[in-house]
Amino acid sequence: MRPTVHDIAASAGVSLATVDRVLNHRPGVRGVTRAKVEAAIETLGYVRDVAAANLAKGRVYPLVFIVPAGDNPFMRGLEAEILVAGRRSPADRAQISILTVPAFDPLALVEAIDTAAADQPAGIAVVAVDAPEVAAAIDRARTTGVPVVTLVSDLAASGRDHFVGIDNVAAGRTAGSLMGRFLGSRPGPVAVLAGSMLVRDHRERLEGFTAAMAEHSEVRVILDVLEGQDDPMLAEELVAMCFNAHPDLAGIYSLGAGNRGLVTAISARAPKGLRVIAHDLTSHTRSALKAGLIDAVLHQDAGHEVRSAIRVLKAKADGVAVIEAQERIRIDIFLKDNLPPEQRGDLRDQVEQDD
Amino acid sequence: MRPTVHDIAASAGVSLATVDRVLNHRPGVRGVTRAKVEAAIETLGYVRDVAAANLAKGRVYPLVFIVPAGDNPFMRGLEAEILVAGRRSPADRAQISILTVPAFDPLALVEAIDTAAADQPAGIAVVAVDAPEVAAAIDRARTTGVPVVTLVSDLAASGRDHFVGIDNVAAGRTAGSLMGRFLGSRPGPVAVLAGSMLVRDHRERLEGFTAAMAEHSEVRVILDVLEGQDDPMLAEELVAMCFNAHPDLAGIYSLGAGNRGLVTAISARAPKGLRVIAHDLTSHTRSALKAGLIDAVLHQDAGHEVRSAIRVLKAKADGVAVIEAQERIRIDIFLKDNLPPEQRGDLRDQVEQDD
DNA sequence: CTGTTAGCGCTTTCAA
DNA sequence: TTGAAAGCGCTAACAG
Repeated sequence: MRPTVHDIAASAGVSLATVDRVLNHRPGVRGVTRAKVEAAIETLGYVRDVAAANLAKGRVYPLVFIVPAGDNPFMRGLEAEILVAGRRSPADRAQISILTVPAFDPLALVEAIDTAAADQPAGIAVVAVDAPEVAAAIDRARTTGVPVVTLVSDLAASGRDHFVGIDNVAAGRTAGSLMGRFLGSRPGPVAVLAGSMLVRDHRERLEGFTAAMAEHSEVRVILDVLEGQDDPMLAEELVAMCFNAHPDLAGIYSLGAGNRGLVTAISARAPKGLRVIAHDLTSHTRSALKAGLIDAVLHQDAGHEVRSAIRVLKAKADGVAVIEAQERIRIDIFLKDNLPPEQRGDLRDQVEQDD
Repeated sequence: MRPTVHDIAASAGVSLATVDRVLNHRPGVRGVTRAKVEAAIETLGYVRDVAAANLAKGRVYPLVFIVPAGDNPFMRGLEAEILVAGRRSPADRAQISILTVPAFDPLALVEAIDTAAADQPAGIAVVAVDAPEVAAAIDRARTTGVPVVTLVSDLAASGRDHFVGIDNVAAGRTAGSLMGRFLGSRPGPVAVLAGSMLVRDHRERLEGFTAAMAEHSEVRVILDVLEGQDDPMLAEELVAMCFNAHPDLAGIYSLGAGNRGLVTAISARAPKGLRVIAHDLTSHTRSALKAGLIDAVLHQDAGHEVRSAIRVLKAKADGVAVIEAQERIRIDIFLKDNLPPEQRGDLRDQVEQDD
C-alpha cells in the first residue's frame, strides 16, 4: 500500500492538519516541524491522492468559453467539443458554459468578455479577434483576477495568460513543404485562398507557406492571395476565376475556411494535375479528400485544444505552473489514407482521456 | 450541486446501502424497491462520482506489459511510455509492471506470458510474435480469466481481447500515397526496406504501400524488398548496394526499424532527388528529417498506445464494453515542419491527460 | 504554531 | 431484503 497522510503524520510525529499545511504550502508551520514532515514525505515516498484531495476540497472551476457564431464548420466542431468536455466536466470539477458572439465583431466580443468576467469565473477561454478593444477587455478581466486564454486565434497584444492553438507559421511551412514536394519540377504557379489578411492566423500561415516554398529548389510563382472571407460562395467564385486566368495552375493552398466553395470549384473544372492542400478536417474536406479532389488536409484537433484550455485555466486558477511544451497543439496531416474514423456524436459520450 | 447517493436515498425513502446495491446491480433488492430507486436516479439525474467510488473501493488493477528487449528505439520508447504511465498509475489505480523478453523469441515470450498470468493480474499487454505457441499461451491466460491485449504487433490467430496499434495496411497505403505524390512523373524505381517479411506488421505495410502506389497514374517499378532484420548495419549495407545497382532510384520506403543504417547510407551517397519515407519518430529519424535526408516519417504514438492499452484492459477486467472507434490509434505524419517538440524525460513527469 | 474533528461521495461489513 | 455505521485519503473549520 502506498503511504497516506496518516503514515507521514505518524512518522513525523505530528497531526494530520500539520501534514496538510506542509503539503499545501500553507503558512503557520515552524521551520523545524516543516522539515520533519518533508523528511517523512521524502523517505516514505509519499504522493498525494489527487482524487481524494479534490473530493475533500469540493472545489469547482466555473469556466467560460467564448466562440464565434455562424456556420464555420471548424467553430461548430469546436463548440461540439466544448459541449463534450462539459458533459464529463464533473469528473474534472469544471463547470463549463459557452457564450457565442457574432464572428469578427470586436465590440460584441468585448461585451461578452466583460459579462463573463463579471461573474468571476475560474477562467475564460476566448477565440480572439485582433482588435485593441478586445485586448483591453482581456486585460480588464485579468485585472479582476480572472485568468484568460486565447483559443485557436491568438491576441498576443493582450496580456492573455496563454495561447491554446497551433503555431500557424509552422502550419504554413508544413503546407509549403508538402506542396513543394508534391509539385517537384512540374511547372505552373500556385494560388493561395485565405479568409482575410486581417486575421492573424491567416497572415501567419501565408508567411510560413511562402517561406517554405521559397526553400525548394524550383522557382515558383505564388499568385496574389485570394481573400474569400471564409465564405463558400465567394471562395468558389474567386477560385473559378483563378482557374480561368491561370490554366497552368499547379497548386492551391486554402488556408482558411470556406472550403465547400473551393471543392465545388475544383470538382467543376480544375486544371489537370492540380495539387490541393486545405485546412481543417470537416465533412466537406473529408469527402473531398476521399474523392481525390484534395490531396492533403492540415488539421488542429479541436478536442485537444478544448481539453488543453481547461487544464491551463485550472492551473492558472490554482496558480500552478503550466508545462508549455506539454500543452503544445499538434499540426495533424491527413491524406485520404490516414483519415481517422468519423466520430458519431453519441460515441463521444464516453469518457475519452486523450488520444 | 449535483445529486449524491444521499439525495436519491432520501428521495426513494431507502438507505444508502440499498441505493448502492441498485447502482452496482447487486442482488438482494426487491423489484419494487429497485424500481423506486431507479426512478429517483432518473428524476434527479444522478451520475455517480467515479473518483469517490474508486476511493471507497480501493480497487487496484495490476497490469503486466511484456515488451521485446534489444536496442530497437521504438520499443525502448514504448517502454519509457509504460514507465511514465506507471508513475502516474496511482491516479488511475493501475499497478504496472514490465517484463522484457528477447525479441523475436516465441518460447521466451510464451514463458513470460505464463509467468505473468500465474500472478492473476487484472490484465496483460503483450507485443506479440506471430507464432502458434504464443497464440496458445495467450489463450491459456484468457482461460484463467486474465484479459490480454496485443500491443503494436497483433496476433489475430489468438483469442486476444483487443489489439492496440495502428492499421498497418493503412499505414502502408499512406506511405504509398505520399510517395506517389512526391514522385509525380519523375522516373525511376522505388525500393522498400523492411525488417523481415516474417513479421505481420511489415507484411501488411508492404501490402498497403504496393496497393497505393499502383493506384497512381504513373507506372513505377517497385524493387524486391530489402530485408534488413531491423539491424542498422545490415540495412546500411543493403541500401548502399541498392544505390549501386539502381543509380536512378527515385524513392525508398523504410517500413521497419534499423533507420540509423538507412540514414548513414543516404548521407553517404544517395541518388539525386531521392524521396525517403520512414517509420517511427526516433532521435535518428528526427534528425534526418531536420537535415532533409528523410522527407516524411509515419508514426504511431507509443504514449497513446500505452494509455489505450491500460483503458482497454481495465474495461475488460470490469467486464465493461470498449468503444473500438475511440481506441483506434492514429497514423501520424511528420515533416520537418510539423515536428512535435522533443520531450525531455522530466517533463513527462507531469500529469498528461491526453494530446 | 499545532491538534481535533467532521465530512467530501461512495462502498462495505455487520446486524437486524 | 434492508439499514446503520465505519472508513477510503484528504481538507477545513475550529479549538487550543
